[in-house]
Amino acid sequence: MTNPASKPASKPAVPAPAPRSRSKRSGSQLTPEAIVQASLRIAARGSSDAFTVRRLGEELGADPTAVYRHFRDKDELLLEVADRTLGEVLDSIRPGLGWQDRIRALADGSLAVALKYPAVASAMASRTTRRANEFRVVELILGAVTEAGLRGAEAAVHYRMVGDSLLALVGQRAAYLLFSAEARAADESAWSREYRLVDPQAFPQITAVAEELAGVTQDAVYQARVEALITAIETSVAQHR
Amino acid sequence: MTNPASKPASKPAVPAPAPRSRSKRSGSQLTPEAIVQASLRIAARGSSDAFTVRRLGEELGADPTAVYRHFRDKDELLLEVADRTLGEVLDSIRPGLGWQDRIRALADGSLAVALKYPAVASAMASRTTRRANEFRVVELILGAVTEAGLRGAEAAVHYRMVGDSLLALVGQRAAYLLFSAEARAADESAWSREYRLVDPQAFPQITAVAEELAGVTQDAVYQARVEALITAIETSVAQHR
DNA sequence: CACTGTTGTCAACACTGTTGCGCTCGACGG
DNA sequence: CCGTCGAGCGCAACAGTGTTGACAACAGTG
Repeated sequence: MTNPASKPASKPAVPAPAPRSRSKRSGSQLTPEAIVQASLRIAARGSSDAFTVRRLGEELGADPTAVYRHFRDKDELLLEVADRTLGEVLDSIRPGLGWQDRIRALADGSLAVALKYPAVASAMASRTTRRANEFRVVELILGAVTEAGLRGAEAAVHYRMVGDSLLALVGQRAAYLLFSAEARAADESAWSREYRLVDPQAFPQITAVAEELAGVTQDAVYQARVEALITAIETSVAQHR
Repeated sequence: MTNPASKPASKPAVPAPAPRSRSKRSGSQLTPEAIVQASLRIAARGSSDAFTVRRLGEELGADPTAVYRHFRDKDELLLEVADRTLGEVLDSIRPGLGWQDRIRALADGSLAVALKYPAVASAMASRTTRRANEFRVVELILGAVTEAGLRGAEAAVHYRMVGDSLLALVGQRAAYLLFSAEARAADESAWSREYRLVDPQAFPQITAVAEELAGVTQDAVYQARVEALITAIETSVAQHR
C-alpha cells in the first residue's frame, strides 16, 4: 500500500526507552535516525544521484533491504524525512513577525529546503504527510489569514489556497532541479534563443518583450508568486467589509 | 512551419504526401497519430491503469518497443501528447473575451484536460514542452497582461507567474488523481476527522475553523488560486501608475 | 530480380521497489 | 554459566519499469 492512507499504528521502531549504546552486528547499528540522515545526504546530492533505496543502502554501508526493518516502504521514509525538514523550517521562523512576513518566512524556508533536498520536495509536491509538523503549518497559515482579517470559511479556503500554492511552487522548483545541470542550462538558453526567433506576425506579444522574457529570473518569479498570495488575502479582506 | 521550435529535423515520419493506404504487416499500420490516440485512451483511464510503455503496446495491439520507431523515448511521446491536448484547449478559447476571462478560460480548459488525462498533466507539471502550442500560451498570457496594462519586464515576470502557477496548479491536481480512488477518499476523510481531534491548546486556529476546513472543496480552492493570479495582475497595474 | 530502407518483433539489459528465507548475534531467564 | 529467543541484517529473487540491438518481413526503387 503506497497510498496516502496510513491509520494503523505507525511506529513501534524503538520501543525501549534505553538508548542501549552501540551494539549489534559490526560497529554501527542502523537506526531510523541514521536512515533519515543518510536520506538527507543523498537528497542533497540533487540531480547527480537519484534517491533510490539501493543508493541509500550504499550510503548506510548496509544492505538496501535493511531499511525495510525500520520503515514500511520508501514512501513512509519520505514522509518522515519531509516532516523532519518541515520541522526545521518552522523552528527557524522567528515569532513576532507580522502575518505577511510569517508567510514570506514560511515560503522562503520551504524554498530553501526544496533547493537543498530536491528529491524530497519534489516527491511531496502533490501530497500531504498528515504528520505533526504539517499541522503546525496549518496553524501558522490560519493564524496569518486570521490576523489579516479573514474568518470562518473564508479563512479556511484561503489557508488551502496558500498552502497548496506554496507546496506546488516549491515542488515545481525542486522537480526542475532534478534535471541534470546541463539539461537545465540547455533548456534556459534554448528558451531565450527561441523567443527572439519567433515569427513576429504570429506572435507579436512575444516579439515585443523577447528580451525581457529572456531576462526573467527564477527568483523574480518566485517573489511574484509569493506576493500574489499575500495580495490575494489583502484583497479578500478589503472586499469582505 | 510557423512554429519556432524545430531546428534538428524532428519528424520524417510520413514524408510522402500520399497516404499510401493500409499496408505493411498485418492490417493496421502504426502511425504517430495512432500512438498518440492510444496514449490518450490510456491516460484517460486515470489511476486504474498506469501509463506505461508496455500498456501502450497492449492498447495498440503491437509490441511495446514498436513505439520507439516513431518517438525517441517516452518523454518525447508525452511532450507530443501534452502539446496536442494543449492545442485543443487553446482552440476552445473563444476570442473576444476580456483579459481576465481569457486567463480564466485557459485555466478552466487546462484543468479540464488535467482531470481527463491525469498522467499526462502530472508528468508535465514542472517542465515545458517548447513546442508550438506552448508559444501560443505564452502569447495568450502576454496579451492578457499587456491588455491589463503591464509593459516590458513587468509583463514578462507576470507572464511567468501566471504560466508557472497554472502549470503547477493543474499538475498538482492531476497528480492527486493518480492515487487510487479509495486512497483519496481515505485521505480526505482522515483530514476532516483529524482537524476535529486536534489539541485545542496547541492548535487554536485549527480548532476554531475545523468545520469549515473539512468543508472546503477542491473547486473552491481552484477558484481562489485562479482569482489570486488575476488580482495580482490588477494590483501590479494599479501600483505602477 | 536484387537492394535498400523502414518498421514490427523478440530477447535482453540495467534499473526500480519490495518480500521471504536464513543466519548471526545480543539480550534475557534459569 | 548456559540455553533459548527474537530482532536485525544479508542474500537471492520477483515483478515491474524504460530502453537497445539483432533479426525478419515488407515497400518502393534501380
